[in-house]
Amino acid sequence: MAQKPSIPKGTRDFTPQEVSKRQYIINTIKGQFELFGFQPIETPSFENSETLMGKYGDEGDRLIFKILNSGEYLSKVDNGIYQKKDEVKLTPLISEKALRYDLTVPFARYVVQHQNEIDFPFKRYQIQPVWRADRPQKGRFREFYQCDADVVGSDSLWQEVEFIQLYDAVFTQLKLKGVTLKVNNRKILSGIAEVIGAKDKLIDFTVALDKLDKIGEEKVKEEMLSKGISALGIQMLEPLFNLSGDFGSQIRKLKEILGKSSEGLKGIEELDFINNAISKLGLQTATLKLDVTLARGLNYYTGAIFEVAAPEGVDMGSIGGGGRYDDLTGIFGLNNVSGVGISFGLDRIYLVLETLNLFPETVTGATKVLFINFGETEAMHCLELIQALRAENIKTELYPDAGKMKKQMTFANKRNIPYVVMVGEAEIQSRIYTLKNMASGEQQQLSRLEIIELLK
RNA sequence: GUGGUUGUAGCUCAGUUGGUUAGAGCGCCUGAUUGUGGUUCAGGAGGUCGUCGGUUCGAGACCGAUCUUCCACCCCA
Repeated sequence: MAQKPSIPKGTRDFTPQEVSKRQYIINTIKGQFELFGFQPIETPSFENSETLMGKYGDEGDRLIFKILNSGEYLSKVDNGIYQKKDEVKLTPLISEKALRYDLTVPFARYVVQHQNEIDFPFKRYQIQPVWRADRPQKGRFREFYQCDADVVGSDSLWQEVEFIQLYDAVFTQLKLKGVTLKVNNRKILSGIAEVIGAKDKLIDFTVALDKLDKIGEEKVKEEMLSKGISALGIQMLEPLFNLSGDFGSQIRKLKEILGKSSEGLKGIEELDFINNAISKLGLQTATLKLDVTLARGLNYYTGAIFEVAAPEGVDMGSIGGGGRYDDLTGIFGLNNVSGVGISFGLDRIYLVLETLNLFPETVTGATKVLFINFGETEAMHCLELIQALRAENIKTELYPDAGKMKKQMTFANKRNIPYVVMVGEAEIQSRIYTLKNMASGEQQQLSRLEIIELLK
């Protein structure tokens, strides 16, 4: 019995046109990655569960796709646990593998595992799909691509500076003008938390603060209160909510708020360094902006935090993000290796380029000329010609069946193939072929060399 | 995981308070045109109305479950 085919929620098929457009974005990003000296790696689509679990917080664990063990996976399970239906205890017993949730943690694992072969500082890029058991909505899928570039083994702030340039270079080349590169520093957030006496509630504090532009000052204060941050502390944040002015003046105001927090001041210093460098170097189309509310949920960031916002007027979440994580490899037993990296959200960039109509028309590598098939002898002759055209790098096809001419022409038309060549008895005799321009309808009689010249 | 929303032809969508044989546009196929597509004209095919169950004399429409779409939370690219 035939069943209606379907694909799982949050996944997609891609048509040839869509693949071409995606390749266009990927090739642009890849080209810039390599221009900046990054080398590609790939890691498996699934990892051992313990590699991933606990790295993204409780929320993250919930969103990791677990892979059921093979075979008699229930035989090892203790009856008590099974009957209590305790997922937290049961899951590790029946699932030992999980789908990759992002590219950063697998990369950390890779670095630790290959530490003796790697020449540090190691700059790697990675473009692969990741999976999240999330509820899909606009720009959110359960399978999507991340395009990551990271450097490990260097504390230098020049890396941060280069990543900002890299973002600028990619979006400039994609003709996506007006993206905002938001930066912040975890040390500043941590310093503020310290100053207001909420050092132990750093995560709750940052998650709430992160929502400022979305839910507003009052709601943020409410959330902080409900998470146990003191009213007095929240009052001290007042200047933070009204932070304005350019990068430099915001930094001066932050300095006042942070006062004696040495960690916070360190963060200020780092941001100041980055801003000075970028001011001198300049950006092509992007704008660098300090955003103290920028927190990003991932708890492994320790220094700089980046997020890329689509140009104003495009309703899309962030199209990229990243930051510095001083001790990511520590969880896998390799200490004192600092890393910093950024990520491009391919699927969201696609949606933004589509919305703004920024894909070049030439993005599809479609066939340029179709040879009409009149029969066995003619087809043989065509293939000899086609060989010659392909040798000149002209994308050429022979219609495989000697069907009706109308059908073959319709096919060329629907595929948007700009030229067709007709080779019948007369053409074979004279070795002068009929080339038709499908857009204008014009036809000319040309020799093999003339055709090559025209189409090359 | 919570709350809401959507599903009718290949696509975009109509379909009245429940009532005969479920429609349109576009697309598709055939012919006018056996060596000429895109325009025009004539004709044609295509539906278990997401799925399963219920209410009813009668369900595309009402009820329940489930899947799916999109949206808001949570979180995030």
